[in-house]
Amino acid sequence: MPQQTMYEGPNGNNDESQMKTLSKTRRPAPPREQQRLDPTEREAIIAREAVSFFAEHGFEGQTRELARRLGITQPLLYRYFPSKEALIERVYQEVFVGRWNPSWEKIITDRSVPLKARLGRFYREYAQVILTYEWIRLFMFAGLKNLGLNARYLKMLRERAFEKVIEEIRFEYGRPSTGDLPITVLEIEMVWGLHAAIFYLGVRQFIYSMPLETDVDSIIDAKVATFLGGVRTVLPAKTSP
Amino acid sequence: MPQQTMYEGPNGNNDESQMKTLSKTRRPAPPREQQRLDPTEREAIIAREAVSFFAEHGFEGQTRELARRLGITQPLLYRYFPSKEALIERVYQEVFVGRWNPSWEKIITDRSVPLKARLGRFYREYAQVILTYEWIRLFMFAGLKNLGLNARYLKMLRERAFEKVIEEIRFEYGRPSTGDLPITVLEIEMVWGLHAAIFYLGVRQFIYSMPLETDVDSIIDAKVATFLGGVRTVLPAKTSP
DNA sequence: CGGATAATTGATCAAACGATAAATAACGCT
DNA sequence: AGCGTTATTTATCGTTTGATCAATTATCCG
Repeated sequence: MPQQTMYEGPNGNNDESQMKTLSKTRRPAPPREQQRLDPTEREAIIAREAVSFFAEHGFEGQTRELARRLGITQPLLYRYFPSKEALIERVYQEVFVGRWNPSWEKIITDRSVPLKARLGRFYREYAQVILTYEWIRLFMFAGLKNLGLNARYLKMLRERAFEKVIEEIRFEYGRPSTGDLPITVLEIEMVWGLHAAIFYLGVRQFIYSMPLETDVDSIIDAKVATFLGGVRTVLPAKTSP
Repeated sequence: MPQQTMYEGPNGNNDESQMKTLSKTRRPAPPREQQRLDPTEREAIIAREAVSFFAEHGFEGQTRELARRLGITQPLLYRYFPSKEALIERVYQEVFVGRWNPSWEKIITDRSVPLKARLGRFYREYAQVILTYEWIRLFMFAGLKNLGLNARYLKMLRERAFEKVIEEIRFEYGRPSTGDLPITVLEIEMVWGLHAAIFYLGVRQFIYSMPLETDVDSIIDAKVATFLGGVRTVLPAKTSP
């Protein structure tokens, strides 16, 4: 006797008219989804869907609706994550830690490439990661909830990227290293300004739902150029004659 | 037979052992707050506190806690607002409509004042309004919830401020009016960039909880100067010889 | 095939939450 | 002082929501 469920799955899989091709043909990639999954795979699927789900509904989104989207029952979530909060923590890891690319730091400091090209490439690649529906909204939800997450992330961003950018600009213009002359408030504020411009593109798209009229890369190139020009004019005077 | 309730009141008032000192001493000017208020006054108090409350907790904040902060009971809220959603709507009005200053439009277009001074003054005053805990967070909460509110507000901002700014810049540099030559994507994008820089100051403070190291006005002045310089270099060429 | 393991489900709990209705009491008016 | 109006409270309803536990069944292994 078939089980009765109240809802129609997203693919209408309850329909039994489709052929049963479950017959353990040891195919390497069966296109039909299994009913029982390997725990590590199930966990990954839940985590991936949770990213999408919480990005859409915020962290107040209900576990039952997440389960429905996954095609599983709600208690199953608690087999893989001890609490909703633990699942959210996993989402943070997935997005804010997992999507950071360590090679970005090399791009910035690779002096065999002209500075403007380096910055352009870094900010374009960085923008490609954070200018997504999931990244932008989750970052904002996390900020409004306010655990230290955002400040912590931005502290890392400052150390791994912003300070390196400033060091490279100093070098390019023959100024003292940031090791000798500390980074000024003005310098870091200009980097914030560039960051703000990029980040705000994501806010407009994914939080205000206002489609952009231009492609992101050209905006970034323009901003980087303006930034380089601007930072040069306000740099503190040389200390060495 | 007395009814049994399952919970203990916040003050443990079920305990009858405390003295009854409630004996109606008719003092003329009691410093303690009134128990009954005029409906219009009560409504204003609720609305004001709701602004603060929802800015802090988001729109999922509970009506019971709001009532507790107001020193009233939760059902009383429903005497003044038919639903929680109506109360939230009132919060929108209070903040995003009520705090807009119509004279800003005059500041921008007053050609008896130098352009740079006009823009500096407008953006400083505007920043003073939106760079508050309540404004920034409510705007972000509203965006993430996404009714059309943010897009609608920004459409107004564009019409009443951004387009006027561009018109004044066109005039300053002897370019054709925006009535004759439509605003270019590049121009509006540069205004967005300035707006982003200011808005992001609020995000850093009130969403990421990162205190600013500089005063806002000096940042704004610098941004306005950079903006004016930048927009001049990228303006489309004159169409009249 | 047949039993063991464990992934998954069904049932349900307790607290939280928006909302409603009736009871209470503060204030104004005569 | 007495009375009517109504601001405010008390009690409670119906759902929702995170979480728990025992029952179920798909899958693996010999």
